[in-house]
Amino acid sequence: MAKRDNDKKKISESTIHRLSHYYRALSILEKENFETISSKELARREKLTPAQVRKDLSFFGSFGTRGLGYPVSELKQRIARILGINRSWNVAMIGVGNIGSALVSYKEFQKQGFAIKLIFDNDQRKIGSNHKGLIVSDIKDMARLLKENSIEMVIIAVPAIVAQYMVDEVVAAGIKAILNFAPINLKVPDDVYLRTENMAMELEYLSFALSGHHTPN
Amino acid sequence: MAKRDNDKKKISESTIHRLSHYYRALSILEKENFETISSKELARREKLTPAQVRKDLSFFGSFGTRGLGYPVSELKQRIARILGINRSWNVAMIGVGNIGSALVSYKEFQKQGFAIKLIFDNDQRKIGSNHKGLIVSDIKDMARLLKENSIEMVIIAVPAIVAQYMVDEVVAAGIKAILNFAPINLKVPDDVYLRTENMAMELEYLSFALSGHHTPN
DNA sequence: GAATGTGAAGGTTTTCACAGCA
DNA sequence: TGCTGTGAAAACCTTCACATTC
Repeated sequence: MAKRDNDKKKISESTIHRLSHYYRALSILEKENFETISSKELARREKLTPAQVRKDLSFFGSFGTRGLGYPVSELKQRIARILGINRSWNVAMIGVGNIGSALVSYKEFQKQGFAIKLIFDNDQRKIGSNHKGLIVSDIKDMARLLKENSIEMVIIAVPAIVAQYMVDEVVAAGIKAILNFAPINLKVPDDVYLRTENMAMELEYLSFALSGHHTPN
Repeated sequence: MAKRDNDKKKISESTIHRLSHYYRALSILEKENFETISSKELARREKLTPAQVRKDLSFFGSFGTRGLGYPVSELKQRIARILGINRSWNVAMIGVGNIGSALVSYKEFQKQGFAIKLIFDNDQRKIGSNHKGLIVSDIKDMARLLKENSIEMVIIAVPAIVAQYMVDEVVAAGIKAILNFAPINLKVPDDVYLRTENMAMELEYLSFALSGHHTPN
């Protein structure tokens, strides 16, 4: 069976992230009652070039009108459909420590249609307790509960040491998309999408920037 | 006065992020008592190519021995110096909501030398309260306290609506590095380093990936 | 023999520049 | 006239391949 990576033309990660930015900018423009927006103005607001904006959008179709610009509401809807956020997603949180419980109350998730429906932990003292209206479930019931609740995405917020074990369980339960906050490289099969967010790394980037010069030798 | 962007050769953001990864891999290798490591093995562990590893390192000097590889502990120290994490940094947290207080207890920050020394909020009910051994200070005293405590980096974890105001205060107090968790585009002067972490965007990337096909039209 | 360090090649992303349309 | 959509050029990043060194 030959590999087919072709035919589905590859869109770069940067383009997708910029679409998220455009979406946010368009939401604001909509509230400000703009009917249309030029690539120039959209670029200015997101600190990009107009050509970048037009090129990004052109990968998905031609949404604008020459001489006029893009229709704000329609473009917003189109981008929502491209990103898959024109619907809501059932999400489960694994781990109710600091980060996990903070994220359960993170407004931006709900706002963008990511609904946290289940939370898990392996700490007996936490299981059964109430977190923002959700009861903490036992990891042992994960496979069943994920299926029963049609969970499609999982957020991992457990200590690094147990993260791989949790991911294995999640993958075994058929989940194909994982957002990981544990500071460790997780292994998942090829057909599972995994993103790892490492907040310390962002501080390291700042630390590098502040530290300045790096002449070899 | 002419602009001098040259002479300091530009290192790409990806290279810096990979250095953070190498640093973590080397910490593990050190614990496993490896004395040397080849670019091939380091690459395997970080899912990169050996050439990528060698090229990244070559921007900063030549740290390896032909035929042998890189000395684990020394390379780790060298990378620490490059990233500026061979020292500790005084950090202030602005905002003690969900995210803010979770990050104050985030072990990975301490471990990497980012010491949160001050926390601020503008909520009178929070000011004066104790969070993990730190007293919440009033935003009004920020400029003075940041200076008195030699704070060099600031983490913004306030609602989007007040984030720009907070950043303006922080910048006015002379801070040159900011990590922002508010889901908004902040404006800072050119000489201030700003990184924005948007966790909903990472879920949007997963949502895009799960949603599959995107043929134009 | 083994593995680095690095120019050159190859690939990807961004920017340019302009034809084409409202 | 104003602004999109897009090939082509430029810039940037990754991989190759090999001379070099231990």
